[in-house]
Amino acid sequence: MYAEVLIEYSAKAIDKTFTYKIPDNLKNDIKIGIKVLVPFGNKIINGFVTNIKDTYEDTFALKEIDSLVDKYLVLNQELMSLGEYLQSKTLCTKISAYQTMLPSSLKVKTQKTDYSKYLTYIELNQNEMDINEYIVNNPRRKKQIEILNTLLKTPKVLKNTYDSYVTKQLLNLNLIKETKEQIYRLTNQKITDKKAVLSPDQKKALNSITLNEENTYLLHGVTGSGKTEVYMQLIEKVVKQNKTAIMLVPEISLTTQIINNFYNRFGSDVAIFHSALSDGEKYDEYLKILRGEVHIVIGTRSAIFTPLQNLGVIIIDEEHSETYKQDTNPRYHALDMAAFRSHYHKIPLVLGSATPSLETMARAQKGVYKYLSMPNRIGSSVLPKVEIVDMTEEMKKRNTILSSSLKNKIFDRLNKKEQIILLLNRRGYSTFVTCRACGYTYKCPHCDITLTYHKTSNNLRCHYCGYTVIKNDTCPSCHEKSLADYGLGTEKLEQEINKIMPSARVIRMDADTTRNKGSHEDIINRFKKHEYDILLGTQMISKGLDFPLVTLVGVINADATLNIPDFRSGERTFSLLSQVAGRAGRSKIPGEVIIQTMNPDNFTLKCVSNHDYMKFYNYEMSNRHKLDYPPYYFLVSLKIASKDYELASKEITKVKNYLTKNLDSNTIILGPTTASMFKINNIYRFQIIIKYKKDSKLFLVLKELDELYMNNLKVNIEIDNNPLQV
DNA sequence: AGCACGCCGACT
DNA sequence: GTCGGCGTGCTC
Repeated sequence: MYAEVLIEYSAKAIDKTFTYKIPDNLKNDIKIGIKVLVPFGNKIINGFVTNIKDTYEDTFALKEIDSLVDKYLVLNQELMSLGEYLQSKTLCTKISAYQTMLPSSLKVKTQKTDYSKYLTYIELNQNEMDINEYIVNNPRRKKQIEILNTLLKTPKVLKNTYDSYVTKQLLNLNLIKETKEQIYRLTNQKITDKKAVLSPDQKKALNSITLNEENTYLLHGVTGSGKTEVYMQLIEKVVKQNKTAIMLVPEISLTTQIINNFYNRFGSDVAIFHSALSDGEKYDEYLKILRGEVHIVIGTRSAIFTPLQNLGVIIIDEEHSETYKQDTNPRYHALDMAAFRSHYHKIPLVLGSATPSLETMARAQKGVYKYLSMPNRIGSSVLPKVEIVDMTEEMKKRNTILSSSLKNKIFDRLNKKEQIILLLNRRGYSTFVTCRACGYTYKCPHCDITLTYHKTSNNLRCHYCGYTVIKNDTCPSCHEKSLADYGLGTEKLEQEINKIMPSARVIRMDADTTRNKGSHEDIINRFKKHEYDILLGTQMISKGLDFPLVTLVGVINADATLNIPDFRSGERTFSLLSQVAGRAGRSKIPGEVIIQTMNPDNFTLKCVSNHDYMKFYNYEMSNRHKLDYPPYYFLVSLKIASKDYELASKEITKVKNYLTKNLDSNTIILGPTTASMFKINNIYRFQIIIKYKKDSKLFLVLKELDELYMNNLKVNIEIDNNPLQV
């Protein structure tokens, strides 16, 4: 028996199978899809079995497989083919595709480890008569007798209940023996069977989803429309058929409320799976799933690879979330993987969102996905009133951070003992230049994205197409000398609030204050208990939180996201602001939202203020159509990276020529330009963007290019299919 | 990825 | 004469 093995070095030069002999003692355990240890060169390395065969033709002197890493870690047939699909989609190495699919804690360890956790029990090792005789003969060994008497009554007791010195003596005398039982690190209990009564919208959505049929549904429900309850009842139906369910959520730490709801309803039938679990927890949860002990898996992106058998439904909550795309290699999108599994099992895939991605909505509009809508909040709560404040006017009144309107409303809520959320969005790595007088921002005439300011050369550049203008002293629109790059941090905002309203209790949530494990939840819990009046933070405060006392949400600087040089910045802004606006007025008291901006006429912001997704969608779609962006075109980003500037620049030109020669004439090739993060760690990166509708040659050509640079140590090629940022 | 082998420059 | 630079090629 022979096994074809991939070696766990993720290098393209070595991404092929090596054949090993299977030793007799492993014959029964070695399966396709299992992790093994093999001698490779002069080392023992982790490997992965992709095929098993009876004969081997070549005369090559084969080595033997050393051992198994873990006999439970096996990818089944479905997941093996999913791995192939993953590889073909992302052009990653074969081994990294399979590595991605198995729990990461078990990667590249050279010694075998048992990840299981055990409880140790003691039980009697001799018959009752002998034990009693021992007790009678040794009346002074009080501690020993106590244990033995207990064990005469109950068959086994936890070993660590007693002094280890005493148990050791008993063990040495062979009077008792140890037994081990595996336990899981995470457990949870069912609390209630009670289902919420569904609203007519919810009922209609739930009943529209057909089980045991391959379909993709878009569940478009406004914030507070009760999507979670629909998910739960859908999963309940699936579980009743004895089938299983995967539900993906964007980030576990931001979704503790959802998880708890599921725990309460389904108890130990739920496993959770995400990167914040410890290695041991992850192993346990994986084992529960593999052994078929749970029907429901809730997790982040990587949970789409969990080995649930007999899948009945896949749900992707907040489907627009960018966390579903992995931003390191392999750059896969969980939605693609979910589509594969839904097709494999012929089951529904449900995508839920208040602000669906344009790609998803476009498919729903075309009828590729089935469209389900929940346009109303449940119960008596209504969507908050949104007001846009023109900061160019406020600047004249020297209100640079907080507008008078927002200030007044904050004071008002503080008096009423209600709570406030302030969003300061500082995401974005590039500096953009904006006019403090009129709000003008430099944009590329060809790509409609914000130009990036390069201080050294004092010019503004488009990193899609390379368009460049010199930065003037005066604003090209209003001719005032008020051009400035915008910048304000959470700390500064906190200081400002402390100055203006010293009695307000403010808690800040950003990358700095949530660095420690659990601090995120801690902040949320303390705010929820009303230990604080104002929660101030970056976009991490926008998701899935339910604070009944919050009646005011302020967006300090809507322009920050709006001006990130990316064609999706409008979509991101709409989604983020709609989400954060959705935090206001979730109970009986209606909520209010203030959006501060230098561009009060911005169409996206207007759509946010009217809660009008469809208007935004249509507007943004026409933009995308005009400029050949997704969903009208697919994108591929191709980067060449090298420490040698000249070499990188030369190679990217070669790549461009190669693409022009070999791709379909309808395919658009943009660039080369410098990549948005041009120089990192002294590595220079150039970029080409490919826009295509249908190009049967594209992936072959990309694969050829990839292989061309396979053994090149000086130049690296990075290919990102459907990049989120370009 | 890691390591050996191999072919040319400055030194105990 | 040797030590070591990193280019090339191989690993079942």
